[in-house]
Amino acid sequence: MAAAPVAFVTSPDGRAALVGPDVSDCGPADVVASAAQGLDAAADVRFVWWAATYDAAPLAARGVPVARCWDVAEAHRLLVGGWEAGAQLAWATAYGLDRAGLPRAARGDLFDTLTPDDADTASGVVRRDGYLRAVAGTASWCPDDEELLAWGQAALDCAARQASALADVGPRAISTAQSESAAAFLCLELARDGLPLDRATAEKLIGEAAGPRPVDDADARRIRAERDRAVLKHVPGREHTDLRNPLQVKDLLAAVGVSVPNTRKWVLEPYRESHAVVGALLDWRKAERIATTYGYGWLDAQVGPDDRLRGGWTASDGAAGRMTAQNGLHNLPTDLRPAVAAHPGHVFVRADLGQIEPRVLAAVSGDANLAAATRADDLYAPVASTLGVERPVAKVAVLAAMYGQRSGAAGEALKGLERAYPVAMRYLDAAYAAGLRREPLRTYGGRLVRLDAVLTDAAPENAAAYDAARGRFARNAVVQGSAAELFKAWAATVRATTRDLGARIVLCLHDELLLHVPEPAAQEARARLVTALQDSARRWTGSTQVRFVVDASVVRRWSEAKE
DNA sequence: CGGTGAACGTA
DNA sequence: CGTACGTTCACCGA
Repeated sequence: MAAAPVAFVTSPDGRAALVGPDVSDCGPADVVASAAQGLDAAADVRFVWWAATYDAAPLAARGVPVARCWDVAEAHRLLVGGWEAGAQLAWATAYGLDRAGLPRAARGDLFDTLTPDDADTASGVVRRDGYLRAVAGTASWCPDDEELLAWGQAALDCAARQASALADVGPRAISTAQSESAAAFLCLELARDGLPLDRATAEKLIGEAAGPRPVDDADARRIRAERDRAVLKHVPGREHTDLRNPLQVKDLLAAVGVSVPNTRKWVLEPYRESHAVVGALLDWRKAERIATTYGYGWLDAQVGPDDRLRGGWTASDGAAGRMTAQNGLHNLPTDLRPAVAAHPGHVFVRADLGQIEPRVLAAVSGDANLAAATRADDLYAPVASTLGVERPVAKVAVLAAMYGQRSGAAGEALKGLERAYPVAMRYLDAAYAAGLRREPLRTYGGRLVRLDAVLTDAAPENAAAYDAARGRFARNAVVQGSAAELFKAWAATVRATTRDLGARIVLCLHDELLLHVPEPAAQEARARLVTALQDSARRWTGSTQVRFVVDASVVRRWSEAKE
């Protein structure tokens, strides 16, 4: 950490502490946040906190740009995998303490007298047995100034230990921890700023799918019954079928001669012509989805009076450490995307990474042949030519290799991949094998992917299927997880390099970024976003052998065709 | 009332 | 559908 680490931590009673080489400050959160803001602007510092969600909220609220940070929780998740990353656990891990001995929070009952004294501390927050006090950082903690300052010092100590451990993990792990930390702070900004929406268009699109806005509950029931009737009119005598009950739907379909194992869309799709009820049901499902999940209730609850859609964001949820978002931000139906529109005076810069996963595979596996293929705008073109097959066949084969597809006719092309890209294929095979053996893996950036706690409870007759599923999971995780790290490194760079233009990232979608930009700055923001990808990719891979491509365009609506 | 599976939206 | 996630619904068992 070249920049000087400075802790910024908060307490549940609205105070904060700033602790560093030249600062030791404690007081009301807004006052200390103001001091932190000055430090962020004037000095080369890296803020350290236990977790952005808790500690950095005052900084996000007042719009402090936070150039550099270290998020102990994110670094911990990177180091040991999984989601659990409380301060006590991160500290114990960093200091090599047995997690079985973690102090439990006082429960206010007889058990409290049986546990070591939580208040017996060497400093204000570290116990004599080396663990952090269990109460520290919890909602019921009321630290005095000395304790809050010690809490900040503990975060600094913990971060230093983590950095040392990550340095042993691999050459990119510290840099990954830094960009994951930046992503965690970005999550606060995303939650704060929201996604700009055009409410009138949203109302119109919802109306087209779900009908007019109900005036009361009776009206809502009437509209709902009307929607059901469009399906049930095709099956006289079965008008009382509950379309929301899959078993009843299955029975209904069987009665009209459509026998299916389940009623999923891709199972029913081939039967569209068999009976009119099938098509009606599939159309009903689509409308019902919008009516229930992305309807008026959603609009009223999740879109603020400032016409922005807000939800919670996490920086590294899930097995492979992808970002996640709530309230529909990550799964808004494409039909509704015209409603995502830049606000007056602004435009969107929309950018998505092209073919990111096979390009990431080339980087993480170190396959020189596949790296050569990444120099093409369309990676599948040189692969197809090398394999002597049509492009669609090459694409299916590459995806099959990465994800372990079992169906389909990729067989012959897969053998070609083995010959043409042996290094990449061996890398994937090794991940698959580790999955079978339940052995942990690390992504390219160093995130631990644990396989000892996933798909373990198979009955003996299902053991082989579970093993194979775990193998596919592992093979996918090293590619998807590494791609997520590159994406976050890119997003962190874009955030930093376009801020002075007034640009704000308003959506992250795995391989796609949406920037809300003052109109005059649009082209400059677009150019910087492209540069940011080349810079992050070069830093990430340590070379220019693997090329990453981005399609970036200036649009008014998210749905607009790329220019 | 909480947990589970079906279903389906996105990448 | 290959993997991943979030949300809603009906059902199940307490």
